[in-house]
Amino acid sequence: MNDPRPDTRARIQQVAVELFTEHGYDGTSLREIAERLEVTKAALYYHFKSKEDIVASLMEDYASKMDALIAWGREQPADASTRRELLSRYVDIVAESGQVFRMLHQNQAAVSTLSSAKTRGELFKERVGSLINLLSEPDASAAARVKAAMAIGGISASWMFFSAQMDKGELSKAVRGIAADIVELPA
Amino acid sequence: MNDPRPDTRARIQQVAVELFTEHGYDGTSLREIAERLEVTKAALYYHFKSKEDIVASLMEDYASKMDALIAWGREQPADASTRRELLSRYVDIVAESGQVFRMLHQNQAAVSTLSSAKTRGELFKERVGSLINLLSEPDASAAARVKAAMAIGGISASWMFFSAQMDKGELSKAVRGIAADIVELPA
DNA sequence: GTCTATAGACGGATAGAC
DNA sequence: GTCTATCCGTCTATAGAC
Repeated sequence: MNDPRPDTRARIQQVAVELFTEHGYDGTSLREIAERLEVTKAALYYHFKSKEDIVASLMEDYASKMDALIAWGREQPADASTRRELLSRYVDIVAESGQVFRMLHQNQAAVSTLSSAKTRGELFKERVGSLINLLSEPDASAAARVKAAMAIGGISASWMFFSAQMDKGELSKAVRGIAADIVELPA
Repeated sequence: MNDPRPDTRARIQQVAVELFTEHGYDGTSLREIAERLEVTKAALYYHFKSKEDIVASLMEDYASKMDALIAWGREQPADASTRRELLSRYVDIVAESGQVFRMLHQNQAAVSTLSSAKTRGELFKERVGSLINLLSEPDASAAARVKAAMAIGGISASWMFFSAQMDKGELSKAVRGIAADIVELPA
């Protein structure tokens, strides 16, 4: 009556995100993940070919959303309306990625040494750099680029800080508005 | 002519910061640290009682500076001038902590599971939370607290992003100015 | 699709000589 | 203060039965 647990793969991912966030990627063993799911380690290897493969599957979604956002931004005119929309869509990505975003952020050092990082490129640094460029005029001053970095960094940081204790709709509205104000701040 | 290498302890700390930043805390073995210093693992144990003790010694400086800043802020009047000064001093702490700050940020998950974290309190979350409270009026709206979080988060993020490629004096001046503008942004 | 059993490697840490 | 040698635990991953 209970065995037909569907979607073991998704359950593994979910438990992995929780444990990687709490105890860190390296601090979490496959044994712990298996125990919480009440299966054995070997069962995990049926669904994922390695431990790294689990975290790679989690990165996938976030990375491709960011890549799509950057590609979209490159096709738009470099004006204030595009900048506002870029920030707004970035907030959406952070919000949708939810706990995975938090997990990746808290394990940046561990995640960047994975072999998948070499093929997919630097998860955060490279992609955030592209976003900052899109948010600044082509010949922007250093101060203007710092402004863009603070808007992006502020979005990420405030989401990680408040998403557990605030209504997410209200939070995303507040963050969106402030971020837009920041990039349009006079130099 | 070369043996009298002074300050082995400090050299261990320096190499540890570099490797912990590049490969992560758990991804760095004491063997690697020892090899780069051309000593043996056992030698490290003369200077530090454990691997955790090395990273704890690095956290110490940052944590006590933050605690001092928070204590100072609590004694000041809650006005715009205090807020500006809080942000400015926070920039100083980030700048002085330099690579250690970066290392701690990139290893948040690993660092928060250390037993020293239990006695010293959450390194970032707790202290940043106190700073946010000091930057908002006692009865501040959620949006006002988000604004404060974005200023702090923006400082941290932009410093980590630009400190390697920009003049640090120029960077800290730009960051200070923008952060001050953010917290005083009208709701 | 999940199990038992185990291989094989590497990590942190200590003992004791010099 | 640094070394050699070693212990013991844990981890990822695989082989092969059911």
